[in-house]
Amino acid sequence: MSEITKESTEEKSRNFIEQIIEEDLRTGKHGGRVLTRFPPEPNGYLHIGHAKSICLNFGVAQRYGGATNLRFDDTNPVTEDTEYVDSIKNDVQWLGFQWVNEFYASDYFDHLYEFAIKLINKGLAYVDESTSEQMATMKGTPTEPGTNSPYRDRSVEENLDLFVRMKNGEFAEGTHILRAKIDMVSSNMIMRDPIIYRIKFAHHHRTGDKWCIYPMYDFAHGQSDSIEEITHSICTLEFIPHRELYDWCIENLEIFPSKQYEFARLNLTYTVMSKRKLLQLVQEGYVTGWDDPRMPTISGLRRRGFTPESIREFCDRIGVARRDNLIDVSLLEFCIREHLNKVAARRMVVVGPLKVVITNFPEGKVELCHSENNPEDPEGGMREVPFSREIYVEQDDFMEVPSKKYFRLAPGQMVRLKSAYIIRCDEVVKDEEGKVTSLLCSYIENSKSGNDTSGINVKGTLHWVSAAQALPVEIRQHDRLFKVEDVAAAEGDFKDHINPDSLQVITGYAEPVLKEADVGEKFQFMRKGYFCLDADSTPEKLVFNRTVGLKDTWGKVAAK
RNA sequence: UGGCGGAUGGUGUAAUGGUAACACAGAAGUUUUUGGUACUUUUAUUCAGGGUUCGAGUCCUUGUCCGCCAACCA
Repeated sequence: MSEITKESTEEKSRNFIEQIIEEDLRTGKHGGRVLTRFPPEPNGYLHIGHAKSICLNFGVAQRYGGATNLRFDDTNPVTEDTEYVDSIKNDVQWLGFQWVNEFYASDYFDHLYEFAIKLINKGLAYVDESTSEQMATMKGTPTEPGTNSPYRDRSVEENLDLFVRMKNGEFAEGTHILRAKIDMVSSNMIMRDPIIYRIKFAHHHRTGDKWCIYPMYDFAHGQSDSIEEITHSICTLEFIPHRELYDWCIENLEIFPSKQYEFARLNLTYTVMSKRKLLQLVQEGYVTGWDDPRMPTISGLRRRGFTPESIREFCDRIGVARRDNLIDVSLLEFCIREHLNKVAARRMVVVGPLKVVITNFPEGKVELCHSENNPEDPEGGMREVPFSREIYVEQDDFMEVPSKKYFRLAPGQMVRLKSAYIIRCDEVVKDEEGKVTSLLCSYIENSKSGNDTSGINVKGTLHWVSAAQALPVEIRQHDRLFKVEDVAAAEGDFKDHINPDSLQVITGYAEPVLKEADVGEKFQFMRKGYFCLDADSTPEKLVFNRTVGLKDTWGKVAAK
């Protein structure tokens, strides 16, 4: 019985791509086949915007019993490199997706060359010897029509001869170009005799020096889709004007009719998403690399402590539509907190230490307390935490003159030490300058966590670490990279808006079990946030990245 | 002064001519050995004008605003 109810209550509305696919399935358009592709250019690292595309392309294929190709759009040898190919493959798999085929546009260079010959033979392409300046002039503007090139009416034979000689390396870069012969007065600028092949004496990361002519995006993408018999070629909105050319090529080449569909790319508050800008941040040293935890790259998010599950959930929640958007980064933060709350082990780490001496606790005695690893996970188990006469608590957890509703330590005030005893602050120790250096407290003997017979009720519970066993750790707290919400729309250069305080490095004290943490392992430092162990860690000094803080309602109350 | 997309709370996304909903963010509260979590409550929405219709966020029309397009980039 529950089967039907469950199905109908959990039914989610479909995005417009899914609606198109369902319609195609209903009409039997491709015999029920769904094949998508994820087509990055290997010239940079993947970012969260690509994650949206990956989740969409792989997601719809999975949902409708189809498959997805990974295809590297490597038609421009000067910007591309195998370093990027490797990182892209790694990131897609890390996100949890597996492609059926790994292809490269460069796999099709022979094929694409034949397509060009075919177009020439049909009188639909010609070799132009104009300079780029001349071509720009003849192109016209959005409001003025273009004019035909003087080379436009060459014979098929002459074009064939010239194109073969281009391929054979007889001409210098920039002297000859192959253009499609379409319409110089089209209202769509893309259709004004677009360049489809250019000369580049460049070493290609896969084809080496075999070619000195390379197809343009518009002459490679649709044809690659067609060769692979992609049924739904999903790309971002800025390619809308290219669709007319995409269809023109397929029609005139008389090849498999793949169709292009466009959705709005992801924009996130307080960051940038363009590869050009991200590259600048890396090259000019604003961040430490593509995997800097402040970067919106997949590798950066991974190092920061994000999980694939949280990123997939995020992509699911933001939806897919055709209007420009700027997603609030707090949604991403919500997704990672939601996941980590369920899976991250709790640990106690004091970030801004204040020494507390428990005056009635015997010197030299170490008592083991037991604390649950994760209250959200009944099978998470317990760990031992040493308690002794000298401990550290957070500086923020003491106020000499407490404000109302402050439930932490203050002269005469009592708090619970998490998983240990209730203590009372008896005396404040200060240096000559009046700065608080330590607290003298007493503990309530029969208040131990688990067997508290004291009958005392306290409102505050603090995390703490035993001074003698504490591990010094480095904590890297990352904040938003930019100071403004909408970086792309902000006045001036985007770098003017960089947040100078986006990284704060602090030394803290951790409870001893953290010595066994693995690189990448995620924890909740109680009352502080979620953290993961960074690869920069050494046995002498553990380094943790703060993924995201805990939701802090006290901070808001205190600020009032 | 061209063409093409688009416009629903603060931010996103639904509603496919028939009660404008869901999530995040915000506010208030309950529980709590994390001022976390969970739970409850709550604030706030159809760009504007005209038209079609019993009925319009949805269709038509006019306007406004936003985005994209003039790389030998993708």
